[in-house]
Amino acid sequence: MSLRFYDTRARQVREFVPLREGCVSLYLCGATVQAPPHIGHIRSGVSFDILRRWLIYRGYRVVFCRNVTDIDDKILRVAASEGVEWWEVSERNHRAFTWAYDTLGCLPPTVEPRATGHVPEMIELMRRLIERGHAYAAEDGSGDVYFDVTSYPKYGSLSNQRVDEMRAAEDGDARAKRDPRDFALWKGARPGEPSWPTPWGPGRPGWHLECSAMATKYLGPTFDIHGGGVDLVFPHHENESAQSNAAGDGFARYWLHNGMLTTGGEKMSKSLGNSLLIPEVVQRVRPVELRYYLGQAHYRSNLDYTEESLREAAAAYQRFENFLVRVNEIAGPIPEGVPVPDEFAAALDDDLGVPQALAVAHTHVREGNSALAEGAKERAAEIAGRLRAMLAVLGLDPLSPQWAQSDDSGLRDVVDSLVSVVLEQRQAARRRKDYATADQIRDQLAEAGIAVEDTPQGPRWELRRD
RNA sequence: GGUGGAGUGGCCGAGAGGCGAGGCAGCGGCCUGCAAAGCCGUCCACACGGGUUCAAAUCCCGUCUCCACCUCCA
Repeated sequence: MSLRFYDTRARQVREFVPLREGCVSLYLCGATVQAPPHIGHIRSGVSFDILRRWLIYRGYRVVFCRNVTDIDDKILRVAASEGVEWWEVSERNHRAFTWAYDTLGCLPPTVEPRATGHVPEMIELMRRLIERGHAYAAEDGSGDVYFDVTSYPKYGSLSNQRVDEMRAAEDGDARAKRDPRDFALWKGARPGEPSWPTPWGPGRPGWHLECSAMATKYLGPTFDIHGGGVDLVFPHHENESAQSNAAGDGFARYWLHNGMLTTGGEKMSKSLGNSLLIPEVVQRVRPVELRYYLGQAHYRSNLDYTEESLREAAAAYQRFENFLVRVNEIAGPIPEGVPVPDEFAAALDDDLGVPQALAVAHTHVREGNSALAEGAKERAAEIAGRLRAMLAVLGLDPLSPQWAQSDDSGLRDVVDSLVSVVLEQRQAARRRKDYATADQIRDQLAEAGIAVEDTPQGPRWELRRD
């Protein structure tokens, strides 16, 4: 079966056929860097990272463009309240986002353009829109440039809204709009605000224009997939689509939107004060476990955060990890690069069915553990190889360099030889059935943070995590 | 008011006319000196009321509840 995705515009699952054979162009609305990311932002990053990895696995060259909105009202407000430059705020938060994406194992984008670096492209797009009668410069001399919603009959087609049925905008900032639903392509500078020169006066980018300008610049006038959170469907993506199509560009061919991360049933957002920041959460579970948590539900579902469900996700991930680490110890290196099982592939082909794909992976764990219990090393290694391939597609391979436990260079070896000495004494105690001593040794190691397990292959240890 | 989505077992979370997804927790057993890990079994759910059908969690009608968006949002 072919690849299929749920396309927001079509409101149904559509077969995916890229514009150019063998190549997929993917644009993701990234961050407005007004504050550090919470786990909802990164859920979007993880969802589309899985999409990207799956496309790569399927043999496509993926050009992945994820933008950074480095100027907007809130950034200016934060800068003013802190008494620093706007670019100081956006730089700082941009770094926080990059750190979070990296920490959660998201592949870096092919290109990560910033709004303020693409003013000439935006001017060009505005010029085309004005020429075609879809945009106008405000007549009040403010320097604003607006998109004329009434000039474009298809306005509302992405989000399935009829313009006349929408609630009237309570936009106190309407200034010189001809129609209250017109949206700003460009915001004329007010005193003290940063600005860039344009034929219509100095100002700064409106939120929507940058994405059209940058997507087109890096991916072409028509490209394959545009992604983002469902909360962006209207107005942001509607406006992007309107302005690009009205300017004559084909723009995105498929629109994919991820569901919201909620807490107590409500969307996580800064304004509600229910945000969980990444540094906070990765103290409770490891980053890879957080990634598992964020990625485990279908990308279009809402995912309700609780401490409990985060812990459960960590436990589920550890099942994979325990199995692979054990096979690695018993049967040696596990092959990489083997194909994933058909059932797993079929699940991901069908609108990125990660939950079903994970079920396939978990079935492999059970079979692999059984093989290990029977001493069937080769079979266990073979199963483990397939499991690694599956987990790699999800960015969750516990043995990958990103997530492997045993780094810290030589330190682990040092600890290993120390622990081995102690464990040998414990084995001696066990042999003479002096279990009190044996258990005491185990307890002492546990106190030092080392968990000991007795296995048919002898005792093994690992650093306890929690 | 408009648009889109959701309600599934103790919990998380898939599925979408017949064939118990998976995980976590619990319980029973096996293994183990004990523990941990693991394995086997168990736990037969689909908001409510009607209807269609040989068969409905799934389709139809109605009702209730919740969420998102309607110009700040991932």
